[in-house]
Parts: sequence; C-alpha cells; structure tokens
Amino acid sequence: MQDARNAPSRTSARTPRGERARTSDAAAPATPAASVHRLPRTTRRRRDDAAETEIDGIRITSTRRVIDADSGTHKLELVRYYERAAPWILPHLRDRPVSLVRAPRGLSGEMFFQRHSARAPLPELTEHEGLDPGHPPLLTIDTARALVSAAQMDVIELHTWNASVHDIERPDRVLFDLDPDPALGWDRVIEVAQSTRALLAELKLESFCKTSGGRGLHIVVPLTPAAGWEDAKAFARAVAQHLAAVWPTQITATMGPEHRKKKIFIDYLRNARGASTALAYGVRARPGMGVSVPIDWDELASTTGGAQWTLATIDARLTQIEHADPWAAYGRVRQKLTAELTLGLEAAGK
DNA sequence: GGCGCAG
DNA sequence: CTGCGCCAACGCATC
DNA sequence: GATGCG
Repeated sequence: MQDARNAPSRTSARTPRGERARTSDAAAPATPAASVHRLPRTTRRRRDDAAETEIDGIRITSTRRVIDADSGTHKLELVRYYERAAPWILPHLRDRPVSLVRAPRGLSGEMFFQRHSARAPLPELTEHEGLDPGHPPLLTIDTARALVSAAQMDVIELHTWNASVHDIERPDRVLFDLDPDPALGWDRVIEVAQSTRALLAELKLESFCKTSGGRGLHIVVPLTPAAGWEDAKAFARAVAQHLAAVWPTQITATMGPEHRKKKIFIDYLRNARGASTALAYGVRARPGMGVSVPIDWDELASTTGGAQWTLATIDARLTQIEHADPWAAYGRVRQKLTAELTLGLEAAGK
C-alpha cells in the first residue's frame, strides 16, 4: 500500500509558497509538482482527447486522454476495466470507507488523495456523516455505477478500511503488507509470504494472498468483527515481530530505511483505525498500472512479481477465474481474534 | 474533474 | 472569463 | 522538536 503514497507525497511536497526564490525566470515553477501541474493546464486539449461516451448511464469525458504514457493507457480503458471488474471488486469495496487517489491530469500530473466528500461532489458515492468527527463525511462506493463514476472523476487507485461502516470500531480483517527492499529477488517474498501463512495457520487463522500491484504482496486474514482497532493492531504487530524474530536476516517489522536493507518489511501499521490498503482488483497509480490480484496459495510459487498483472493483462486473468475464484472461500471463513493469540505470540517472542 | 473564489 | 487552490493525516523512525 | 517516510 505504501506504493500509492508516493503520489500524494508529491502533492505535499508542494511547499510553503515563497520559500524558494523566484529570481531569474518568472515562470520557474516552485517545485516539480507545480511544473507538471502547469503544463497540461495551459495546453489546449486536442480534439480527439475530448471524445465522450456513456457507460452504465455515466457520462465519460476525455475518453481518449492518455493517463499513463508508460503503457499508453487511455482513460476509457480504465473506466471500462472498473466496469468489467465491478462484480469482483464490489464485495471488497461495498460499505467500507474508501480513500481515493485521483489523477485528473494523468500519472505525470499532480495527484491527490481524497477520503472525504469535497466541494466538487463525487456523483453516485455514498456519504457517511459522523464516522470521522470534525471532518466532512467519509465515502463508500457501493454500486457498479458509483465505481464507474469514480473512474470518470479520475480515481485510479482505491484504498479501503479494514472495517465496514456498519461496525466501524471492530475490524473485519487484519492485513499484512509485505514490502521488500527493491534489491531483493521475488523468491524471498514468496518464502516470507508462506512463512506468514504458516504462522497464521498455527494460530488457526485462515489467510488469503494477493499481489499488491506494486512491489510486494498482501496477506489478508478475514475476521468476524470482535476485537477493536487497538487489539487488531497489537495482534498484527505481534505476528510481524514474531516473524522478524524467527527470520531476522530476512524480515523486519520496523519501519525505517536502516532496518529494511536487504529485508522484507512486514507493515502491520495498516491495521490502525483510519488506515487503508489498496483494494483487491484495484489499479495502482504508478507507471505500468499494476493491478492488485487475489491468487490461490497454490499459485504463489509461480508468480513473478507484485505487478505481475497490469491493466494491459488483467482481462485474461478475470476470464480465467470466472468460474474459479481464488478467494471463493473468503466469505465463508468464520474466525475471531482473541487476546490469547496476541499474548501467546508476545510470550513466545521473549 | 470540478467547485468556489479572487482578480 | 481566467487562474488558482483545494481535494488525508498519522505512527513511527531518525537526527 | 522538527522532518521524512510509508
């Protein structure tokens, strides 16, 4: 999930105006972000970019605009993908507060993160007042039309909370984000994922695996809501720290560049209240447009990377799983987090 | 992408 | 009419 | 205590 954050950080890098001297060139941008921002704005749209169509009753504008120069992806291809993938996506998206990464000027333009309703409404999305006190309503995407509408509004990446709006204080899943040092081979990621699965299985917890669409893997543990956010995070931390203790040369549970050299960082912090993680079957707002794809554990050994599937190749995967959903059992799992699980792991770690 | 606001 | 700002925010680690 | 990163 951290992969997505490089987009917003570019936005927040846009700094205190006036901190930089605008000396020589009056048009000199204060930051790189400002420059990408400026370019497309002043450039007149070419006529073929302005083409429109309608999907699911939603007017789609600028269908021919290129959103990723790297893969040559057009906006319409993104919209069509989300329409096609909606049946797979909605079970993981519906009723969960969502954070959006939007790129109105494409991946090379300024991107921004959005988690609340804003002045410019997102048509079709559901607003939930009061879940985030002191802020505008949180948002959910509950229908295919809402998903298509979001794509029309240049939503590329979607991140979801680990709880439903109906039970917002009790997470219904725990998530481990396996984030490898880029220098590491993919084999190591596979090994660590299997170790994580094995530990969870020892604790009698079934887990599911998906590519992140970026560099790593996500391991998801579905839960019947019971424990609160603090307990869920404590459990996730205990799991990550236990794995790091058993394989200290391969795994770290500590964020920070020093610890992560040549290792896989198991990010358990995605399990705090308000944290969110890239959605299953969601597109990543990165060059190449990777897709986060659920896989069967039996498929893991033959995967080739976190961005093995992209918007350009995802269609065949959807066709392939049409009658064999690798996460078919997800909705049938009934398991809870207990204090004993966390305490047992912490005791074992001493 | 689109809204509100300043010029 | 045009241009511009805005559209998240938090724990953790490091210095 | 202020940054920087995920």
